[in-house]
Amino acid sequence: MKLITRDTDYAIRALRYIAAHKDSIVSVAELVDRLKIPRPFLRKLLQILNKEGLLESIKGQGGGFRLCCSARKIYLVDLMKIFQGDLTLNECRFKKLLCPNTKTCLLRKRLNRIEKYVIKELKSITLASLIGEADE
Amino acid sequence: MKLITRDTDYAIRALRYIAAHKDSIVSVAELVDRLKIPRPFLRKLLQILNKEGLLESIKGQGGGFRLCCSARKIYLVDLMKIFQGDLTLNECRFKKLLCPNTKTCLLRKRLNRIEKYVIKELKSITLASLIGEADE
DNA sequence: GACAAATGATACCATTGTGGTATCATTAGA
DNA sequence: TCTAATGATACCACAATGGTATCATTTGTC
Repeated sequence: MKLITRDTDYAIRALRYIAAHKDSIVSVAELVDRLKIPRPFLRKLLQILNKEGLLESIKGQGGGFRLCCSARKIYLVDLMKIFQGDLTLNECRFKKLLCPNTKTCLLRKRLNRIEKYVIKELKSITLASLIGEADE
Repeated sequence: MKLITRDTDYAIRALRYIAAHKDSIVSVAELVDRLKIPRPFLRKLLQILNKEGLLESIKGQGGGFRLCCSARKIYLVDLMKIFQGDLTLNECRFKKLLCPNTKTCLLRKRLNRIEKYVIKELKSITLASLIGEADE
């Protein structure tokens, strides 16, 4: 079980690079060259990030991508939500239904504690912090 | 992303029941009746638990399963390892190889902290604690 | 205006993991 | 000997993951 999937991972790599070069427009070609991520796959990810409003795209010759906003305002959990869906480590479904005895189940209690911690920690991670910039 | 898969979940349900009836031999039929888990699937899980040494099996008429040892000595992480493989939330592979800059990667640092906590917490969960018995 | 360099949109595909089912062999109590 | 139990093993359907391929559209440059 992995906390982040490859999509999220690649997206972070790309965003880190773009954030570190925030004064220029970064093209897919440049990212492929630096990050060694398969070009068509990277393009798909960037298009998703654009649709989701995290990246701004510039079409045409000389085009590329840049951050929509400050790296301090981009959170890892946003990426995870985009590429991995909602962050529920511990949703107990039994035969498609939510397990009825969630309240009394001792296992759920333990796992919920863990989940709360993980989510709290993940929510504190910004793109800025991943490139060594202070969060404010 | 889920912390535990259905295999693990069902295995826990079965083990909990068996642990709570530790003075008798519990048959698959009984477990199916009480837990409503698909019989062939449950059988497979029990056979694995038997092979892995967590359950002792008694063949023939009147046969069934019982715990190999005290519920205090059975850990959730053992089950997770059996059914889900090694517990690494944060192994960063890039093109099949371990990512070379694990040491400097700020993301890895953050995720490693989370992983350490999760593993520590999971390691503290015994089967006994899941049926409300003290761990000693 | 034509061309080329860029992204947008979309459809497809292979592999793996998850969550099962089916079948036959073996053991042992009544 | 019959039957109720587990052991072993092979198979299967669906979804998620990790991609690829292709064509349309936009825009700067000559």
